[in-house]
Amino acid sequence: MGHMLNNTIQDVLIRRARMRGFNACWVPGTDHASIATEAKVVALLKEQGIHKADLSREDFLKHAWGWKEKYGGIILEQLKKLGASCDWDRTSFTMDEGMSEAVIDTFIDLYNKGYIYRGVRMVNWDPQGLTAVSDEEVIHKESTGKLVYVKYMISGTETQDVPEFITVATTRPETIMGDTAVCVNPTDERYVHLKGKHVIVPIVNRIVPIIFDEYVDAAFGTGALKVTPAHDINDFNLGQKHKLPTIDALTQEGKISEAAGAYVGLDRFACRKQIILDLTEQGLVEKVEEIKNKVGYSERTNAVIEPRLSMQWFLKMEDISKPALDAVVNGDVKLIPEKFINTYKHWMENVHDWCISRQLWWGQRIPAWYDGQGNTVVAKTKEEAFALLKAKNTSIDSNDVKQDDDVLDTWFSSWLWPMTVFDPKIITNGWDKANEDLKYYYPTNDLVTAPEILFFWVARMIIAGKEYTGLKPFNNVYLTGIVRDKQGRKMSKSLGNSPDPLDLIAKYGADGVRVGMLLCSPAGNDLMFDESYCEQGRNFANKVWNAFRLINGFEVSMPEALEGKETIYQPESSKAAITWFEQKLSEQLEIINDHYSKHRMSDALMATYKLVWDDFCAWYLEAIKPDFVDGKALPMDKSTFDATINFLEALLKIMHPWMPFITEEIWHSLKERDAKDCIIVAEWPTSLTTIDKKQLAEFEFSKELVTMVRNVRAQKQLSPKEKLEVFEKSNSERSYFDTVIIKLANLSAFNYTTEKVDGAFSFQIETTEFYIPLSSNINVEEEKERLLKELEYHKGFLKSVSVKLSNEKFVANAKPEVITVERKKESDALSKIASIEEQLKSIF
RNA sequence: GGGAGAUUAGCUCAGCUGGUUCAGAGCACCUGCCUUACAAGCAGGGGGUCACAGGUUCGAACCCUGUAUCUCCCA
Repeated sequence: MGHMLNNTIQDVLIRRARMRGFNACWVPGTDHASIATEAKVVALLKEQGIHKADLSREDFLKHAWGWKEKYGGIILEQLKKLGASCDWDRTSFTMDEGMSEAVIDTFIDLYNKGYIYRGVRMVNWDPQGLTAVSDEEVIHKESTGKLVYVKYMISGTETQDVPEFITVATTRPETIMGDTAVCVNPTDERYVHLKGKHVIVPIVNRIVPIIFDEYVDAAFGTGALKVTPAHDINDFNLGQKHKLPTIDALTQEGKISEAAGAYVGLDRFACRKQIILDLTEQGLVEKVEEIKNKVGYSERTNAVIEPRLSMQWFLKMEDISKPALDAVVNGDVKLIPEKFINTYKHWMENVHDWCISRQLWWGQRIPAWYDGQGNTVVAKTKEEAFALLKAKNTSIDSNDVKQDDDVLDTWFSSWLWPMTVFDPKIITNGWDKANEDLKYYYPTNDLVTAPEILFFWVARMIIAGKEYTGLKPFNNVYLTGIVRDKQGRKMSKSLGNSPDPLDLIAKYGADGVRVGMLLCSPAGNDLMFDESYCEQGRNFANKVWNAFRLINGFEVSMPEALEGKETIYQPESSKAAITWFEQKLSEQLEIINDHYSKHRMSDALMATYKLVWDDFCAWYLEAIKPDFVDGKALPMDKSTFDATINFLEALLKIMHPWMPFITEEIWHSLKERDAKDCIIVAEWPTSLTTIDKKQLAEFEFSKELVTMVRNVRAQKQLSPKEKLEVFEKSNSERSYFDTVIIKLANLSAFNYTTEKVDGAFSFQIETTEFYIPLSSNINVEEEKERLLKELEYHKGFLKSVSVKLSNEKFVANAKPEVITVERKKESDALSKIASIEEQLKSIF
């Protein structure tokens, strides 16, 4: 579902940009998702009884490509169903020939610049995927673990009657065999006497030193820490500092290794249980506590991550990432919403070197070559590598040249995306020789993506862009929310709580799904997705279709012989409604444009929704709809019909980014058009240069009056068909919208009077009084009660305003506009009270 | 452990620089209507102590402090 949201937003942006006359280009594509894909392919082969280990690299890759051909296009097909208006001819894949070559070129270039190095480092090891994963691919989850207090005997005290022990607390007793020291804080008085002493590691009886380091927190556990440099990053750092040996007690599958010297071959978790039992038996367990700790899991395989020492390739991040940090901090690249700037900044300022090698086959193979004698070179081809190695090792035979087995992290290819989709040669050619496409489209305008890959992808694209073009890759990064279900869980295929987008489209239509997704997606906030939003989207599409049916069915009074001349006059009410809606459309269009400019998508959609449903359908169309006489609709005058068609066309355009299918359909059903006259390339409407706010306000007033009359009907149980008469108490006559009021409220007449109308039902809007003479008698008691209630309300209001105005400090400090408004409120309230009191008097 | 953000109607969210009776929208809900575009609809209606406690101010949903709860990111 994340894809659906993401791509709907992109499509809305691209369609609107296209309509505004921009050369809008949206490049679709996919990455090769090395870990996930390889895991899928391995599993698939296993079902067929084939083991990866039995296959050659080439054969395995054939299977992987087969899998990619079969499943890789699914998402793109879903996008087409959703109506994504991509530039499909440009569809790209991170393992396309050109893109792959660019990845290799990038590696070589960065290596030559000294950014890439190879080294033994502590990496996050996925014992199931059998590969290192980056820090960002580790998900930390809280879990309950056991903190085991294990007693280590002080060496040399074993012959004493009462041997001396030091107790260490550990959550990972299975790594005891890898211990090469015990560490305490030098200021911890409990242990100062142990300076220079050694302890005996249980199980393996190894004698290791007690070391002192500030790193240890004296308050945690016993204040003593077992140091296992091979299995914990902090221990590793301690080991480096104190020059401790490293014993790797685990295999890459997460089993106990030969080097451990005990429990060899046992699974790490089974070993943890067994070792606690054995130590307890030996009397070496002081106690066991339950504690909450965070455990890292592989994002791809969900296996518990094992910190593991291994030889990996790294990219030095400190220098290369600096321009990318600046670009966001100084606003050159805008993050939307802005709250992500802090997160980004924090990450970029504390960036770690990026482990870019993966122990997989599916991906771009690292262009590093070895001679088996300890020499390493980086080169594009074996021949080049051979030549380079020859320089270091004259006795080398070409058969000795072996390429590194690992591939590069997928993000090491997708970070080039904004450049290489246009020009795969950019890495070697440089910006000055970039092709036309890249020069034209780069930097791109908008990137829409999920906040979870802000660092994986967004930050790195900025880094690569700055490095190879000197420019940012995009102006705006719109970060969508995460799609969650009603219980707040992230929607994912693995959890099985995600509806199939194609099913949703079948049920609600692509337009319905698009509208549904965006109705509930505030920028940057997660969205609690529920199918009912799609239902609302479908209902809206239905409403639009019905409005079209109505308009399409209008019979225009235009005998062919009289073309160009009216055969019937345009009703005043239609004329007034057209004047109003022209203003309303402009007003709302400006609001919608403003929402777009601020990337407030759901607000832009809701404004569109209300403009169409409320203003156009509920008010405008009702106002111009011809009357029925003898069961037949009267024909409509041509001026009104033409104006209505123009309005509908403008509205269709405004709706088009959200609902491309229905708007295109209606666009073509409305009239015969040229083959190229499609709404997808129609021009985005423009608004009037000046908007008559006064007139808009006047119409709002008229709407309120109509509503009041409808209320009276409901209260008095009068049929909507019974015509009523309304009087307005006023000195001036003729509001522009009287004819519309007469039509919509179904009045026999709308009159003005300077005198109160006796015995009529009365009400007020703002400070104006209205009367409706009713044939049936007014219930005096009911009326009195209603008026008294109103009176009470206005008196209360008056009081609060008067208090405010009599407060000297308020009058002295408040802005003059505010005081003026308060004064007006006061006088309005007074006049209302007076008129209600007068009415009350007349009832008695 | 460090950092970021949030808490407003049953649900999902707006609410800009403190100032209109400012507490708002959509959905859901309630009432009445199958009124020849639309019951996937029309007309009308109810509903919130703006998380809590203080403070600043003539004035606080909005600014400050603390508390609680939740979410996310990093270690």
